[in-house]
Amino acid sequence: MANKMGYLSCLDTVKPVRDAIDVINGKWKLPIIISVMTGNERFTDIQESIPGITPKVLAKELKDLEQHQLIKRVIVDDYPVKILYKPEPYAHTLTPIIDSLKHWGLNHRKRIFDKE
Amino acid sequence: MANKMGYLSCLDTVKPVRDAIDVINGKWKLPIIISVMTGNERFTDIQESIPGITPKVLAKELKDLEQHQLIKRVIVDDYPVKILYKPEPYAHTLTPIIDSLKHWGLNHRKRIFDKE
DNA sequence: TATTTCACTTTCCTTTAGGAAAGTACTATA
DNA sequence: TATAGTACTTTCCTAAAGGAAAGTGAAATA
Repeated sequence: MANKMGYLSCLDTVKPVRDAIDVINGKWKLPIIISVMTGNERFTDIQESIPGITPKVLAKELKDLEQHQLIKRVIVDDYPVKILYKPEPYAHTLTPIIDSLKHWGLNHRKRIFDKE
Repeated sequence: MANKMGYLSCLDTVKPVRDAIDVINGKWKLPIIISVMTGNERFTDIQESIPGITPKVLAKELKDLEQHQLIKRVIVDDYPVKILYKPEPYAHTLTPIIDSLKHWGLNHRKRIFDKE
């Protein structure tokens, strides 16, 4: 009694992929990380660099990303006080994911254009 | 008058990444593709290979994936009729994305374990 | 003094995702 | 005849995501 399983196990891949998806889920997390890694540091700059994002969503997602230690919120005590968002080193480990998605997205758009 | 933009443009990356995310969004699409690419072909096999998925969600996601031509639904006219889900060649173009997510997820789990 | 900028928050609302449980129509097997 | 398997669908529900619009408080600028 061991093998009543009629299917092929794929948990070795499914589990870590789901762990990753759980961190970067939703429409906005990767765009925000991309914007911050590009060098946008101010709230309004990030907001303007990502078409369609609202301040409410941006504020919420920035908090999530901070908790996952992908970005940090820096308070600069000049007058006036400035708030800067900077990528943590850990954010850069997402580069291969971003690159593969970018590459696939570019190709996908080409594919759809070509057939229609 | 051209440059009133105080932020850095990152649309070159953000747009294709969002195109990709729009196709593989949600918790379940990549797990299902992984299961089908692993060789699971029957509805119940796919369902059992992905812990937590319900038949309702699986049915809906399979339809979405078919529309994007990532899998195909094959009706085999034996008695009884069998229904098989097979990966389309296009599904294999997702491999770099899956690999990068898997790798990142594995590392992420290690990172969390190590610090706690 | 009035307006603008910055970094948000608040309120209200709609949509989408997802889960639990049961049902269904067909066929196969004991 | 009774049970089990296959591939779903249906109903009901909650939670989370997301959008639109306005507001806020402090400080800078005109």
